[in-house]
Amino acid sequence: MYKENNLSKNQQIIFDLINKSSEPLKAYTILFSVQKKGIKAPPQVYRALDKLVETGKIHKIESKNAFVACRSSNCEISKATAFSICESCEMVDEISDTKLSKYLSGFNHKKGMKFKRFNLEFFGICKKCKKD
Amino acid sequence: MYKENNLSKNQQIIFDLINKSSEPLKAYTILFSVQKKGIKAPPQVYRALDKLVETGKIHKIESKNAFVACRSSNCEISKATAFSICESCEMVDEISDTKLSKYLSGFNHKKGMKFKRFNLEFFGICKKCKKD
DNA sequence: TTACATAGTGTTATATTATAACAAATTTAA
DNA sequence: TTAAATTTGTTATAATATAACACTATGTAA
Ligand SMILES: [Zn+2]
Ligand SMILES: [Zn+2]
Ligand SMILES: [Zn+2]
Ligand SMILES: [Zn+2]
Repeated sequence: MYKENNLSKNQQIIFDLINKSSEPLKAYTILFSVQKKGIKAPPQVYRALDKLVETGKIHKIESKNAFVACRSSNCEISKATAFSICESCEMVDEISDTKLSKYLSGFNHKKGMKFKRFNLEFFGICKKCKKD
Repeated sequence: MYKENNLSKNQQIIFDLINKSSEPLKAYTILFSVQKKGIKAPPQVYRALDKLVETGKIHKIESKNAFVACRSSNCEISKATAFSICESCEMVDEISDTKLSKYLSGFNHKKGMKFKRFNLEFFGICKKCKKD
């Protein structure tokens, strides 16, 4: 059963929910939404989320404690993630910009630390909210 | 009393603690540390933290829910913050790199959204941890 | 097939992080 | 000196996340 798509039952349920969502979902919103499918307790949700993040199917928006499905191909297994976040409507959009991704992946710390991964969050007011 | 340095009593106590710390401090660690100074409840800590973040004296490390004092001059009032984070020892270092800061401040989203602010977190293993 | 290791599940309890709401005191500015 | 704005103190509670344990399902290899 797991072989078909390498996601377990709970992982698939939770991924589907996040993937269909147009906005970031929080863990307890997810929990509430999947209770009818038999997922009843926080650890079930957090374990699935952890795995999905680990495998790069979803990303955590750290400034919001919320999760979005990966929409990019630049961020292989979440090593190079960038998002634009509207401070008014809370919309989150994954940024797929090869130049940006390369620039940051190649960035070297003056103090010699070698980076394996980065996460970048941009904040502003989206076009839609500016009209209002 | 507030005029001298524009920090209130609680704000100053909490800023001093964070500023002296060599590692990011969490809200409840701070709360515990300042109880002898009369700060007894979470809201007192969170209010001071909010204000200090707002005025750019400290930054929140989103991936760790922890706070560090600002060590940079590139990040005026926290509009352009970047950190290097060791995944082994949890050390956090604020990155002051004018080029990086300019590059990201000038980054324009393809979808036309204008950014006011960004936060970047790099992850890796620091030099000290690599030796071990 | 059996046996083993790895990964996933269900469950209860609890830890950690953060805010709501309200009353009082302090500071600032008109 | 009065009124607004900010800060403080306090209690309670909301929201986010993990520990620990017993059990089940799956993949691998003798
Ligand atoms: Zn992605
Ligand atoms: Zn918006
Ligand atoms: Zn700074
Ligand atoms: Zn380290």
